Amino acid sequence: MPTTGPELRLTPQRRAVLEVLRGCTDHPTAAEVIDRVRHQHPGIGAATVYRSLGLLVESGQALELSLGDGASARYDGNTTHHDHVVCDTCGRAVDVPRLTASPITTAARGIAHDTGFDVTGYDLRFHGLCADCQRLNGATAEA
Amino acid sequence: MPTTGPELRLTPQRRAVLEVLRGCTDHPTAAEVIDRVRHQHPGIGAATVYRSLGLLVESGQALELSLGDGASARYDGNTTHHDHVVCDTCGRAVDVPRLTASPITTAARGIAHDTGFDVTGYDLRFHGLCADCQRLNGATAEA
DNA sequence: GTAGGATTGATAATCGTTATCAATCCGAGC
DNA sequence: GCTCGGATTGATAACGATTATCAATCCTAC
Repeated sequence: MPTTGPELRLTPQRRAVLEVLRGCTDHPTAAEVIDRVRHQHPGIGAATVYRSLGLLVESGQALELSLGDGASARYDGNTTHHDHVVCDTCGRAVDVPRLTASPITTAARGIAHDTGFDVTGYDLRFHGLCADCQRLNGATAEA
Repeated sequence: MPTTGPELRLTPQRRAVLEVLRGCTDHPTAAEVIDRVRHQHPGIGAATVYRSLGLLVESGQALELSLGDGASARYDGNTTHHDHVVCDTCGRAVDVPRLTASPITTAARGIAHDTGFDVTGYDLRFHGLCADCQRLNGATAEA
């Protein structure tokens, strides 16, 4: 049962990618990760970063977020359970602590029963406008 | 304040797309919508379907779902508030009725306070394995 | 030290989606 | 009914993100 982790060899490139994810509190896209990794590791190829991100996600050391902007995936080095608020306008995501889960886990049991799914978790994504975009939006609306 | 709806002209093509969405309970990708629309409307161009989907979403007559598979967007003609269970393996999504929202809306207020976001809503996405993939998975695991 | 598999980086290929553009449609006004 | 003008269509090209390919290089085990 090799589900736990296929013994990921931590090469310098992979370590660099992991350190970028660990060392930031925002949720960079793959392109942003590539930029940042190249500060420490100039020659690294884009394919290597994509591969490393995939491996880190697969081995549970990072999360891949699909934040609903139709655009690119974002990555999160914070693997503790938490949710996000996402800005509808600029796509910025901020971590929020996970709810006291009881009402949702209760719902999950009901859903499992109704749908036949083996429900293993959930993602809760709040959305709205971040403080910056509220300001910009207000300015635009006045024009 | 034209937020409500920019008076969408309901051309035959757009009507056909809308009818496909209304007439199915799954959550087709754009490619699947194109296939289905062509049954009723053989000559329709892919660009037109993409445009129509965008307009329907914009005018509130359909929802665009980002279901976390890194892949393509899915569309939902059911615009009443509801959430989804998504299969981690095959990407299939099933509607689930919206939770009695109180604990979550309470959380939303706290989040708004903490992050400065104007929180306008949330998406709750359960995930796990659908009944079919549980079967397949069991079979594979035995091999 | 060597063989062999894993990893890398460059590049091409793929996929979903959006932009472009000429042709056509449709409604308002005559 | 006819004409004008903007909206819409469909084909195609363009685009951005991601993945596949492949030769060169690196480690590890022997």
